[in-house]
This record gives sequence, C-alpha cells and structure tokens, in this order.
Amino acid sequence: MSNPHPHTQTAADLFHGLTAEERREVERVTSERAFPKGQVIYTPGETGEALFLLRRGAVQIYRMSAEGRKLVIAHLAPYSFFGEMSCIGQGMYDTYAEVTEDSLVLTMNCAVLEHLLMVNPRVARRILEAFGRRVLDAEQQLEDIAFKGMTARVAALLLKEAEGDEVAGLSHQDIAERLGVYRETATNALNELKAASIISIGRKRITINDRERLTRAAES
Amino acid sequence: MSNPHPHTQTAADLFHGLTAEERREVERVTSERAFPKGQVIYTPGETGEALFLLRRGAVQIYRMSAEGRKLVIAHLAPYSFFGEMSCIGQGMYDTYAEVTEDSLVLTMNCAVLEHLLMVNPRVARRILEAFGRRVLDAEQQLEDIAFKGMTARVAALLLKEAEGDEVAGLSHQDIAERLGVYRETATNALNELKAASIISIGRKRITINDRERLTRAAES
DNA sequence: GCGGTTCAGTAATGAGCATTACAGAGCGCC
DNA sequence: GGCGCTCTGTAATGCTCATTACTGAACCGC
Repeated sequence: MSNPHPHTQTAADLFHGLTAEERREVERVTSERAFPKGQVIYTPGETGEALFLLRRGAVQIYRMSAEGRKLVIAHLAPYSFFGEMSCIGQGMYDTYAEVTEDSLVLTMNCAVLEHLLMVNPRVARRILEAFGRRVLDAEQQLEDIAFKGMTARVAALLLKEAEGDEVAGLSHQDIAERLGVYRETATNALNELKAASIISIGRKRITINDRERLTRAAES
Repeated sequence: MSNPHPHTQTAADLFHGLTAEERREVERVTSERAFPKGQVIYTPGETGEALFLLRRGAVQIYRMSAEGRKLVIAHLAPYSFFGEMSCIGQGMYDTYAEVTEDSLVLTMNCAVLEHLLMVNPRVARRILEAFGRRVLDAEQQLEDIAFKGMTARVAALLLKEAEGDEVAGLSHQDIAERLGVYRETATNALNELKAASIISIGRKRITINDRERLTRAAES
C-alpha cells in the first residue's frame, strides 16, 4: 500500500530502536508541549536552537514574501521533525513553523541530538532519509514551478494530497499557498479542471472523477 | 573568510577521519574514473545505484522540461558527492548529472555506503550537513522563483557566484539555465543592471561595480 | 433564524516572461 | 585572414498569472 502522502515525513518514530537506557536519557532532556491551532512555533530569526518532533496534530512550514504572500514549503504529519536546520546546518533559515491543528510537540536540545547522532547511527539514518525526501520534494517543486503551468501544478498537488478520490480540508486559499500563487489563480485552474469534468468541486472538498486524465493534466 | 560559493558543497572530504583500515576498505570497494567535459554521468532512470564523489573538475545536476528547457539544480565543486538519492532515498529522481569540466569521479557502491553510514557516524554527519545545505538551497531557490522578479533573481545569482567582484565563466545561457528561464530573459535582466551601472558586462565576464546596490536589487 | 465570517466565482486590467526572429560581435581553428 | 561557431543585443507578439474589485453562497456562533 503506497503512502497517500509521499511528501510528508511519515517515517517511523525517530527514536524507535533506542535502548531503554537511551530512551530514558532522551526523555530526560526533552520536553513535550501542546500548541493550539494557529500558534506560530518559530519565525525567521527567533529560532531557538532545537529540534522539534511532532507527536500529534499538524504543522506547516512556510516562507513569506515581502508583500505577504505565503509559500508553504511542507506540511508535516505526526512523527515528522522540523527545526533541524538550526541544529545540523549552519544557522537558521527564513521559515515560519505554524500549527495548523492542535498539536503536541516534543522539543529536543541540539546538543543532545548531536550526541544521539554520533552514538546511534539508526537515528542518523532516519534523519538522513527524511532529509532525502525533503530534498527530493523541494527539487520537484522547483521543477514544477519552473516548467509547468498553473493547471498542471494544481493537478499535481491534488494527486499528491488525494486520499482515495477525495481531497478534503483544503480551501482554494490553502492550495494557492502551497503553490505560492494567488487564490484567484488557483480557483481558475480548478475551474478549468472542473470544466473538463476531471474533478468536482465542493466547499473544501474536491473529488477526482478521472484520475487518469488528472495525471495527464499534471504533466503538461 | 567566507566561502565564495556557499551553495556548493565544499565540505571536507567525505572520508576524512576514517582509520587507515577503513580507508583501505573504502579504496578496495571504490573505483575512480575520468570523465571528459560534456559527458553525462547519469540520466533519469538509467541511474546505477551508486554514490559518486567528485575528486576534481566540475559537475552539474539538472532537470529538463518536456520542451527541453534546462534547470540547473546544483553546481558541484570538488569533494562534493552526488547520486546519493538512489542510495539513501527511495529510488532515483529525475535528474541528469553532466560533467562540465574534465573530471575525476569516485564511484562507491550503495551497500558499502550503507555500511559506512552505520559504522562511522562522522560520515553520516557529513552527509547530513551536505543535505542540509542542499535543502536550504533548494528552498531558497523556491522562494526566489515564487516571489522575486527576474532582475532580483539574476542579481542574487551574481552575488552567489561572484569571486571578488568578478563573475567569470558564465555565459548568459548558463545564467538562464541556473534560473530555469530563457536566455533572452536573462540578458534583459543583466542589461537592466548594466543600465543602472550596477554591473559591467563582458563576454562571459561580469563585473560588479556596486555591490551594495546589487544586494538591494537582489531583494525586491 | 440572524449576523458575521470564511469560501468560492468572476471579470477587467496590466506586468512580466515566453517565444520567435534576427543581427552583429568576439574567438578559435584552419 | 577568412570561416564558422559561440555569445550577446534587440524587438515584436502573445500568453500567463498578478492584482484589484466585487458578488453571492455556505457555515458558525449565538
């Protein structure tokens, strides 16, 4: 069964496979915290040096243009981690992390992560895999934005987000932000697909009528 | 002194810090090969499962649109590695790797890398760092392409590529491919910067006259 | 059920880049 | 020292998406 969210990091728990000893150690230096929907966990600059691990809920990573347009880089599902850039990479980068559903987030100090990386290669391996997915994802998005027209990009997003033949919970605005475009532009592309009866549109709910043609539409 | 090529992976040798024993082992399972300029190392699909390590020369990683437009994802300098996606991630991705200068490339089997990762956390750590840079880079490029106009993107690229106040060895075509746009479009943006006397343009050689204003231009 | 708020549909205008079509200029090779 | 190739300049046209401006519909809280 293929993952309906290939872009999200649904990999197994980052800390799975640790010894009881290590697990205790992790728990000792780690703190769990609840965030209500809408809360911003970090903004550019103000990034505490820490790794966050999403236990439950949903988090969005995004960037903002000078004029306030939003570009959503990633949607995170439970067991994804984020904020690692400030740990592993050089310094912070220009992103916001915002909770889009009431969530439970685990915070881990960078130094501890560092230690864990050195001591437990399986953790490193898992992070590496997640990063790989992330690189892939970003580069694919780059290709899409550079080469494809709106309709194709919307079609691709729908395919990526569909659970079965339904895409639920995404408003046109959400779709637009995922693609870094105006809401009107997204609506337009959706209507084009609707006009070809490839999809049906409801309020925050899109139904795929013809997956084959949608796939084709996502290519040009 | 800051790195003039922050986007390239100029990190230390991936295998630095191995024991003599490990080094011998690596050499045993590794093969070095020369590639002439212009040679394509791999194309989408036809990716041998291996990690490549650039010893000397230069390699370009890029994607192609259906119509044949090129988008250069990364320029690699010596000691960068590439092709890891097929090892670490799921499968291959849609990229080409092409030698842009006569090069010396080390090839390492995936299984060996896998083993190395588990045994030597420092190698994992280094790869992780490189991935981090790569994610950062891709996401930054994503932001630029989504939010900025041509002139700003060209300006940003010039700043990134400048050595001192000179950007040498890049034709307008090269610049265009880095940005995934038409050559004419790149020329236009360059001429705009020239008209403002922020830069001077020569054949495959651009001189930065006013770094400050160029920086400002790169932002809007 | 009412009023406010979030969502979605639509249209007009304009800017920016794609796309096509050439022309001249510098360089390397014979 | 001429020829061909690469590199750069330029212009016209059209399409795509940004941007602005509304309208109506569905949903939520009360």
